[in-house]
Amino acid sequence: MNEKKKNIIVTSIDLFADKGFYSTSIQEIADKSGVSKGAFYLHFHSKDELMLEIFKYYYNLMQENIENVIDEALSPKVNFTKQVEVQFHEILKHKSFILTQLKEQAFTLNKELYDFIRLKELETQKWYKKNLVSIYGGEIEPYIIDLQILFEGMKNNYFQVLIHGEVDIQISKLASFIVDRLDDIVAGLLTTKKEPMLTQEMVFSLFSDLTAPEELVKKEVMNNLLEMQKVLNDADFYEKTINELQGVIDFLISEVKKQDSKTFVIQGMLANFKGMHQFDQYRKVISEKLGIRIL
Amino acid sequence: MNEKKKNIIVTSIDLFADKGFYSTSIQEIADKSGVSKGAFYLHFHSKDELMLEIFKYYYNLMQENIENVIDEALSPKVNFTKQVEVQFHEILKHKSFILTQLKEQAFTLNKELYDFIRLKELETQKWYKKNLVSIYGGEIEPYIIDLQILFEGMKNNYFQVLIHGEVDIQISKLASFIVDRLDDIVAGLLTTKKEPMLTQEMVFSLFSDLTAPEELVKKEVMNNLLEMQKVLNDADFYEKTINELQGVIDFLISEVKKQDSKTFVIQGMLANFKGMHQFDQYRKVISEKLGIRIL
Amino acid sequence: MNEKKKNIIVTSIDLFADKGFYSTSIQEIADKSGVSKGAFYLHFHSKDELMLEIFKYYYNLMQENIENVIDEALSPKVNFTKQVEVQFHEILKHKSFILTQLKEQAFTLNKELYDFIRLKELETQKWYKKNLVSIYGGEIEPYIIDLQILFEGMKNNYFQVLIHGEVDIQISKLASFIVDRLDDIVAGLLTTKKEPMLTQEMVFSLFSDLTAPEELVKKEVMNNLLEMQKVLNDADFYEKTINELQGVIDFLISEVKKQDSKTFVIQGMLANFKGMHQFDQYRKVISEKLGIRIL
Amino acid sequence: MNEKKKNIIVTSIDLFADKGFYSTSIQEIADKSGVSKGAFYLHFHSKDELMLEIFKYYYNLMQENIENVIDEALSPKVNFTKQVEVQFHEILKHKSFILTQLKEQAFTLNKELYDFIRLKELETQKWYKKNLVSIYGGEIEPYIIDLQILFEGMKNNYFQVLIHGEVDIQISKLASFIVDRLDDIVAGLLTTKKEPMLTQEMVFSLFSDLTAPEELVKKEVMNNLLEMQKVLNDADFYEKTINELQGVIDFLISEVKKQDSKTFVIQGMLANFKGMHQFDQYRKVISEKLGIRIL
DNA sequence: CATGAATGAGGTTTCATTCAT
DNA sequence: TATGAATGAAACCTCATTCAT
Repeated sequence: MNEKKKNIIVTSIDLFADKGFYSTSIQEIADKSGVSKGAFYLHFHSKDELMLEIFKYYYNLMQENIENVIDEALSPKVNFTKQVEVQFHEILKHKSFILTQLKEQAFTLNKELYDFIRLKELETQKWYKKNLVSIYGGEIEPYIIDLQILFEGMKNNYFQVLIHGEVDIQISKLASFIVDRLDDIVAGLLTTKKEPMLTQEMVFSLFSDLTAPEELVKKEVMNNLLEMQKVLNDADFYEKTINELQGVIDFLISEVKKQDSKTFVIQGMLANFKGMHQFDQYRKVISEKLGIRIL
Repeated sequence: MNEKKKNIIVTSIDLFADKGFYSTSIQEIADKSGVSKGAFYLHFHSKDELMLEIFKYYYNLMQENIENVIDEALSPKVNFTKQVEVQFHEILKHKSFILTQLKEQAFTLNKELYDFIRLKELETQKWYKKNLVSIYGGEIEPYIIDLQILFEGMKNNYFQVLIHGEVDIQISKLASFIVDRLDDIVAGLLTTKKEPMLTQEMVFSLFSDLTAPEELVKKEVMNNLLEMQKVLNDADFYEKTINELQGVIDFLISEVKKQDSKTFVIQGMLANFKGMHQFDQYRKVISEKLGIRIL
Repeated sequence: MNEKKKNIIVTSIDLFADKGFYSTSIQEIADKSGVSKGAFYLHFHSKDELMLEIFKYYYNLMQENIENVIDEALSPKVNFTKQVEVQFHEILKHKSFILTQLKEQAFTLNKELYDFIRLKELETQKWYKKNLVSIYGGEIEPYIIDLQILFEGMKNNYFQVLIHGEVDIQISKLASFIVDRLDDIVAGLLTTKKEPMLTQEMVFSLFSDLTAPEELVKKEVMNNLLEMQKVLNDADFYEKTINELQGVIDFLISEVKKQDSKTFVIQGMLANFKGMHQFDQYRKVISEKLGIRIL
Repeated sequence: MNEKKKNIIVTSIDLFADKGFYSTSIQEIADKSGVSKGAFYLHFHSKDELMLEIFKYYYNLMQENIENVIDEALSPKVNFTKQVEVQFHEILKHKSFILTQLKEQAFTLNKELYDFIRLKELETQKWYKKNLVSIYGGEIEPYIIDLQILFEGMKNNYFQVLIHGEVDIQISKLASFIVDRLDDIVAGLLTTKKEPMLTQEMVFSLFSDLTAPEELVKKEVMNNLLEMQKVLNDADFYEKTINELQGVIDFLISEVKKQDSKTFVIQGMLANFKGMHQFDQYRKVISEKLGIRIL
């Protein structure tokens, strides 16, 4: 992303956290970002769009960092704990971005942002499911939603403390502390066999109103493809290879554009980039978004 | 409180929850409350003050309901659970008052509101301490802050679900469910004897900047006394009694006004209302606020 | 005049002088006058009308006091000086009513007030003419307007000082001091025989636009007649006399109402009240207003 | 000054004169000035500030014109008369700026404006003193305050006539007419040797509450220095000279900023600009403000 | 690409005036 | 006659957004 745009995003995160979305003026954002008010509008069409971009930026950053920390050699629980720890660190680094706070405020903004957040919540659910099952085994499946809610609640509340207060908490310990609490809870649940509060079915219905979540996914995949396009242009391949890959990308783009694009087609076409490290990242990201395997 | 004023408060809670504080105009509030814009300002001096009043109203209501549900005959845990359940019910009843959302937004507002919330947080801490110790015994004292954070996190996150979603949760079960999770956590903590994340000392420093919390307490006590005054005026006592009690109230008011009012003086004077059930509530509330015993 | 009404007038004079017409709210006026906002409107139809009434009240008061101080036995100059002194005293007594200030502000108000002030200016001119001629003789007639402007300027500027400042001026001396300055000026003018700046003709044209000043005069005379009516009702005459005088008043009223009422008719009819001291004041006032002799 | 800003000032002077400060809305000012409401606030932070700027603008203009008319070759009285004449002309030119009206209304406005006017009154006093003494000699010193009040009163009252009325006065004659009246008064005073009404000591006490008038003076001097800075930037000097003068300005600025800046230091440093006509005006103005000689 | 002056809709708040009681 | 709650027009001011330069 454009360096200046990133700068505006990072600066406005601070400002929004400090004074709230409505109490922060574009003028202030521009001033503190070292750009003119006019320039701001070169990067964002509106204040609302800035908000959307902030979320995109933030979620991507989080996701990236969380994934980077995974070490397949280690146990699921250790990995999960490390990922939680990263989240705490990340929060502290930006300190300012009070996820939960902004999320609530954001809900009153435009629909696009609303849907984006919902989408991310869906992804987060998958992430929890994957992790929780691999840590605690399949028998906790019925409790997955409750565990997620309980865990996120505990985690977010510590976030709040970290953000507001000047308390001196050792984050490395904090992450494992709350994961241990999750252990406690899982132990309790499996022992007592109480019925869950929320089932996956109940929750999915919450997202049913999410109009065409695929549309949003597609939009993002499209962006990934366009970035691949750029990478290809800058890459130092044989002309023949370039032409070939160009064809692949074009095909992918047209496939994604289709009303009823087939994931297995995309899955296959992406395999064409195997062995070209420049595209590894994209293959991974796209695969995850579409829920397909990397061939 | 004035019926119309209450109506405005209730209506604006809905609106703020729907569209946020800044996106809701006074005009809308007035329209939906069935009063004119001018009438709004008869009840509130500003939009900010409305916000403050909303919080006061909400916290008072909560507190009242929570206290009413206590049944000394039952176990501490059952009482605690019932109180949590009441909170869930209350949340659902107003549905609209999204605790966290408003709380966070409020931080960008004026200092008076900020301080009010801080004060209530302090009171909440005491409430947790009292309950947790009586449920789990003195040995969990070191973990009290952590338990509060963990529990509130879990609880709030279920709040969110309740508020946003159309999920069909049985609240009566929910309360005991999350209290059971607290059981799990306590069990885990007491078993592993892990060191706490946050101690009471660390947290108290967070409130040290709270300028003269006593001032706020005094203000509230003063209001209680004024209400007692009214009750006295309406009460059906012998004239002699009235005059006597009038003197007591006058004395109390002047004592509270003093720079260095002595709590034991107030404690003693309040005893004068013993046996007059009309004032029981006030004696209790004031005693709690000032941290004194009811004689 | 109604006691309460007078009270409102006096109070609002203070307030207007303090904070200006627009910065003083009806609420303040009502509060400080010890009446309700509603009651205010029982006495005045609008804030503007209050202003008008203030002027009427003030000018009448001034005029009355000024006239009361006249002692025919003394020289014209001494009488003039005494009248000026009374004005200073009056100003200081109300301190608040800053004639010039309010006059200017008033010009932006409604036409009725504007015309009223113009009318009073006309009367003031006559007053100056009468006094100046009797003090300095007919030869200063050409300078009368200039002398009035010069003198009022000097006088008003000392008013300002008296009002604003905490200066310790002996008013008794001040009046004669500025009249002495008038002496100086007259002496200078008569010596140098410089041509006047403004003539009476030039100035009269200024008032030509004053739409039907007679209308205003008539209105006031009508009020005087109505007051006479009241006096008659309360008077302790023989019934026959009462009936007779009633007829006179009715006749006068209908005459005044006429488009082209003849002053000599009024002059004659007023003579019917000769010897009845209760009506002396009215005969005088009306005669002056219409510029007729008292028979 | 910015052309557009000046335009707003001039336009609003008219409007305020017409309808008064409070009855003129920003919308009207904007409309008549040919700018948008928003643009108004680019130039002025508030309506009050506009008022302040109007006064500054007007007083500066007056002062400048008054000073420009001075011809050292002529007698003090002739110069004084010419200056008075300029004031009349200026009044007529703006016609609209009704000195007294605005002055009085202003007193209900904010403190900054109030102080500004007081400061200017102080300066005006000095101006009268200087002129009167040089015209009439030292022996009138005891009467200076009285003479000022008397003269301003006469002058202002003719202002009123000029502003309101459509009277056809020859201003050139008017100025010498009222100065002649001053002659009359002085002659009278010196002959009768009456004691003065007001002494300078009595009056100075009126300004004692004026908090740190030097602060205001300093602020103005600082503005002058900043303007000199600009002039220097645009001037066509040798680089060496520029650097030197830059140093002088910097030094002056830091000296003025000091709590106890010494006037003689400023006096000396200003001499550095001798012979550079671009700065003559500034040297003069600053010297007058600080009451120092031009070396 | 970059600027910042300009716009004007829309927000909060005040207050003269009315009117049911 | 007296009250004061209620009204709503109109004021001041802010700020997201545009656009000529």
